[in-house]
Amino acid sequence: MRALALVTAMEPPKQALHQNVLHHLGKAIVSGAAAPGEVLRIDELATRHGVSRSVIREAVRVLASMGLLSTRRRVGVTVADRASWNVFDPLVIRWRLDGDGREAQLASLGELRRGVEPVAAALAATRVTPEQCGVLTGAVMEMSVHGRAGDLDAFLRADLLFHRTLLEASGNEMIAALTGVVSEVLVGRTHHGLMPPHPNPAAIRLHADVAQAVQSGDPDAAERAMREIIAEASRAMIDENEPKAR
Amino acid sequence: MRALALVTAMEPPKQALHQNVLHHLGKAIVSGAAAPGEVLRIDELATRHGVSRSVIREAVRVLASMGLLSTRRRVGVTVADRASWNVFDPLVIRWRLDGDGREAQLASLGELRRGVEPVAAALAATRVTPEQCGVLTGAVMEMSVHGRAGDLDAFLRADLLFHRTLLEASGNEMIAALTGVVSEVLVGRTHHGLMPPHPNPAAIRLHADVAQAVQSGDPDAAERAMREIIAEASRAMIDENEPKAR
DNA sequence: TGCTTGTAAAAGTCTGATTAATGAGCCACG
DNA sequence: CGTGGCTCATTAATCAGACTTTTACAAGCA
Repeated sequence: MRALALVTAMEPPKQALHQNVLHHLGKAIVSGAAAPGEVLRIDELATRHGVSRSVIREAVRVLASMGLLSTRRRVGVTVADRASWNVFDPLVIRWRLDGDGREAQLASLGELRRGVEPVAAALAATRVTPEQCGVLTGAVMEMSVHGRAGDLDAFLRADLLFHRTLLEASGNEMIAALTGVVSEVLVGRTHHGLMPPHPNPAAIRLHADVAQAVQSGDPDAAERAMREIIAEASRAMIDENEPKAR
Repeated sequence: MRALALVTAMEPPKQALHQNVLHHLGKAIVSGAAAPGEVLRIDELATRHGVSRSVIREAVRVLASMGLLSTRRRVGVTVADRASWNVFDPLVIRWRLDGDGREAQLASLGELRRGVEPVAAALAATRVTPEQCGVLTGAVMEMSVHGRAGDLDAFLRADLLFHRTLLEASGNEMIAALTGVVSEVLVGRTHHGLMPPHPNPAAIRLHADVAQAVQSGDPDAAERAMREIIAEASRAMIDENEPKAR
């Protein structure tokens, strides 16, 4: 019995029956497999997933709080349409990054980042701690070293550290909460081969400029340099897509 | 009986026993009344709130998905610390705006807005629909009329419409999802007496500039003008706080 | 001291019963 | 023919209690 369990239970429901249902339903809705307006019944879901109503109800409650669906007596649970989704919910973002919506989601995140990071840089210039300054300059050095060596993985790690630290240094929790979002964009860019084999030295210099401006408490310069970073990045991506058009 | 019900039932728990518990716990955590690290037990909460465990469990699950608390077997539910909160969750935002955190929350939102709205303006310049253009220019006219007349309420309504439309016109759902956030900032500013009795005509002209730039498809100009709007607003608030210092 | 084992506490899950809201159909009345 | 109200069936919401599973903690053992 025990031995059998060990054999069969490759990936047993260790502690999360609830999670399975949640992710299953969440992905189904976000991917569009469950069309907006479609109605489901709790009991039906329970039998379909082979779990009790409690589990379904809890998952449904969570999804409802994310705006993915709504429940009404005598009707059932109704899949909500995109307009009411909490598109900032980490789970929703993850589900979208998983499925077909990946490209669209990364585009949204990128545009958002373009607005947030310059402000983060400006705020950081007035609120950064000495420790964070150290991390920032250290990250820039790492970027420089690994960029020259063409070690894109290590470069990415340093890049992530730089941006995460900067967002945290902004002293604004909402901006800091976008760390995961920005990371996704940076990771996605590298893993999609949208980076040149050797990062643009100018880009690294711009990171150094940001660190410098932040350290010397110059919000305007920090904001400007950060805007340059993002402009350069999008330019690099375009060049990558259209190698030498025109 | 029916008459009695009509008398006593001013605002009875119409459909939301769950909501009561959710809001109660949510506010308690967000306000700090329940300190991070504090552990509660489901059964205890059930008796304390006079509801069944199902209700508590569902509320707890939702709060856990917001990062406000976590549950562990044999331990109980633990209040999480701010770092893991989903600060973009609408409920979390609302709870913070309700309680003591109101000022801090508005400050965070304002800084975020400063980053997002210029980008929204730039994006809108390339994606706006003719209808939205009409709404934008209409809103600007309303602002002008009511601003001159000193009708701050009507002015606010037009201002809200302008910004909401612009965010939607950005064509980015994440940015559009920040409509509520931006509205809160604008409403909060007016309701806190941080507006001069007659809105600055220059501010209104800047709104017109944005609308104009968006309509003519000039992202840079739109972005610049929007940045000006926000700069002017924060300047006005400072002047308001320090009437004519120096 | 360090490892194993046992125990109990608490969340997790299941089930069945009951309550209450409400959409839809039906009927009477105009 | 339409309009308002009534009934009724359906479905979520809630409750209550039993059982299962994980795991912190401690007692016991080497």
